[in-house]
Amino acid sequence: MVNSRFSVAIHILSLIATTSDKSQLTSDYIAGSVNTNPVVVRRMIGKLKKAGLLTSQSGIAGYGLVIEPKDLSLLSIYRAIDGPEQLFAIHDEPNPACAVGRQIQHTLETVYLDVWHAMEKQLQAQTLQDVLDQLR
Amino acid sequence: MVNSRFSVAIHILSLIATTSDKSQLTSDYIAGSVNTNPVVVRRMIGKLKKAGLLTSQSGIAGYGLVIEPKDLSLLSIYRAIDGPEQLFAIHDEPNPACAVGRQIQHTLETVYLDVWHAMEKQLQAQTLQDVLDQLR
DNA sequence: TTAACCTGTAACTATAATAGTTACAACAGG
DNA sequence: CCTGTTGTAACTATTATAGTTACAGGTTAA
Repeated sequence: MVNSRFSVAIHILSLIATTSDKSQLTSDYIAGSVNTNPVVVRRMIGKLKKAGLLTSQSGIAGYGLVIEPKDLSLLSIYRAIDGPEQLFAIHDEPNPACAVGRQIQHTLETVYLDVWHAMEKQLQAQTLQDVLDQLR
Repeated sequence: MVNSRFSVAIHILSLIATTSDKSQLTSDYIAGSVNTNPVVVRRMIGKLKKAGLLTSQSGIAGYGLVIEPKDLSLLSIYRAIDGPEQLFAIHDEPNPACAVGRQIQHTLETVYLDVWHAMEKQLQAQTLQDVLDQLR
């Protein structure tokens, strides 16, 4: 299976965006909504914080969004987490003595980059606010 | 890491398309170019065959393409193999007592479907022939 | 100042995906 | 019948993922 970190990140950010009583937002509470372990949540929040998407303070309950939902693209979120660094893996060390083997890696990189760009564009077009709207 | 089956499938099909002496095309030979085990190649070829992309005969060396490279989209290849069945996993059993938890799965499915469609379109636009052209 | 509660993070573990490997049945052709 | 091939099952090794335990250190209030 592919990892679910992107989904968890969006879930966490949605919770923060929609919870008015910030002191309620502990890693434990969030873990209860996501249905995972508080440490998994704190780990993810660490990445989101490092990426400048949210604020937190050691020892104090509550997280805050740095960027308004309507200005926070899903692409920004995707980039903040450790998503798979590539869409498709390329087998390594194909035979350089073979015409196909010699060129296939570079060719596939080009092909996959085009695919990634299409995906990137779609992720850029959707914001956290769009997700919040769909949650109603 | 994400799996490399798509890359291997394209490599195999490229080899078949560019090798004129079909009797040279044994799973062992192909494995030598891809740099993997012959069984991995035969397994992949089994999928491609089942999808109607190539022909083979038990006991006889040589594989043949069913569809011309210019008519074979990368999307067809992608669909033929066991790629990750989804782009992003969705964490399961989020808390139904929570407004976000209750709706997040359905919402994410919609979001991811849009992303997948963008990717699909890009894969549809490229053919095996495009790959072969880039291999020169 | 101490107790309760929180975050941040390291380290370990369990599970599952991936791909490599061995083994062998069945088929083809000289 | 012998050699070489495909097709496939079964097993193994490696790695990614995420769950878990543990604990250092910050914060607040009694």
